[in-house]
Amino acid sequence: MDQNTDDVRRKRPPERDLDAMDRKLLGVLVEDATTSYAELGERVGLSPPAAHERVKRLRRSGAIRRVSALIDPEAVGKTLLAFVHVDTTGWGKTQALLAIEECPEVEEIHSVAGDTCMLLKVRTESTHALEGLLARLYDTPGVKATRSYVVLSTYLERPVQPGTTGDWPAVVKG
Amino acid sequence: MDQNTDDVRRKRPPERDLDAMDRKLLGVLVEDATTSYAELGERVGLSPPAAHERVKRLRRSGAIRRVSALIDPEAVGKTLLAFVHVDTTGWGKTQALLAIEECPEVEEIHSVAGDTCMLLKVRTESTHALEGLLARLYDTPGVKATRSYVVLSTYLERPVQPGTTGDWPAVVKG
DNA sequence: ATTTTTGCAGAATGAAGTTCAGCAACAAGA
DNA sequence: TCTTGTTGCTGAACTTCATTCTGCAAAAAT
Repeated sequence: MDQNTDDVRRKRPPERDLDAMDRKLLGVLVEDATTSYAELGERVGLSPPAAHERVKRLRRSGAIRRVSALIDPEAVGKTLLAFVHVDTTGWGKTQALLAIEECPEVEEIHSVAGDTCMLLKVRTESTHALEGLLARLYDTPGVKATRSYVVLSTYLERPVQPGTTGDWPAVVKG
Repeated sequence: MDQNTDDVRRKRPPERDLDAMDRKLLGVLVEDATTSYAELGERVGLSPPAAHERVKRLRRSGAIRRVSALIDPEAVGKTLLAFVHVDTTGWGKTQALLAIEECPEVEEIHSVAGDTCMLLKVRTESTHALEGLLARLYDTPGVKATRSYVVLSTYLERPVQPGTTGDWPAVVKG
């Protein structure tokens, strides 16, 4: 048999939990995904083919979503970053979502708990362009109100890291 | 001569504005940075070495900040995502910043204009861990108040794209 | 204890990345 | 206008890396 006999696999089959070595590999690849398997293996204490095998598994399992070139927003003219809180009516929410997804300047859409409904991360080339986006938002049925937070400067911006952050002190068990 | 005779180079020397071909290359590399130069060239209409040359320039100029493996937060146990607004006193701000940067669960720190001072993007393994982080924040001198928006679900999450979004209609010139 | 599976090392193959030499288009200057 | 220098490209060469395969050893299951 080559595959699982029972093909009841979830969307992202964990296939096994990540061990310490997987995390080390991820750590290196997050920093620089162009690292050769030779160096990769050397860094974590594995032979090149072994490293290759594990990375392949990490890709298959979905732990590595994609390998991407991270580009400088300034270099492509996206000088303005803003977070936009959106309040939607009853549940024109789904409708609004579909419309917002079409906007190329929207990088992230989250549904949040708190005094607002949705949270957008948005990049534009200018304040004018942001105004344009907001205008489009207000024209979207289901959108009740928005509140924008324009970023003055970014102090930290790091990708998702592997490695556990640990639990807070005193966890009380039932 | 091999290098520039005048070594007066800025941090990120634009070295020339990006043309349409550069943007196309970036577009491909953002989607999949493992694309071979052969295919890369084919996609944009260039020979492999030419594509290589341009990509090398994009890296040197800083337009490509890094090539990174994007990892699934769920896969490494970071199941909770939250945005935290932080209000700081007078200007204990700098002090607070330094402390916050040390927290590994903080992915982004922005200084924003609006009814709050700083905006944090935070990933933790649990609500407990978030509570722990907030506790640490409150213990930080200079931190006056925080407001958290816990993400219920993420609908869109895309990396920085090249390509211009255009200007909003009617730009009134002086 | 035996069988099966899993993961790794080492060597071989194939396919990239990378460099080089030569050429064409363009810009600056005489 | 002709010259000179620069820039960016192609095609071929060379080198390095990715990838596959065989065999082995340790762990898991029976």
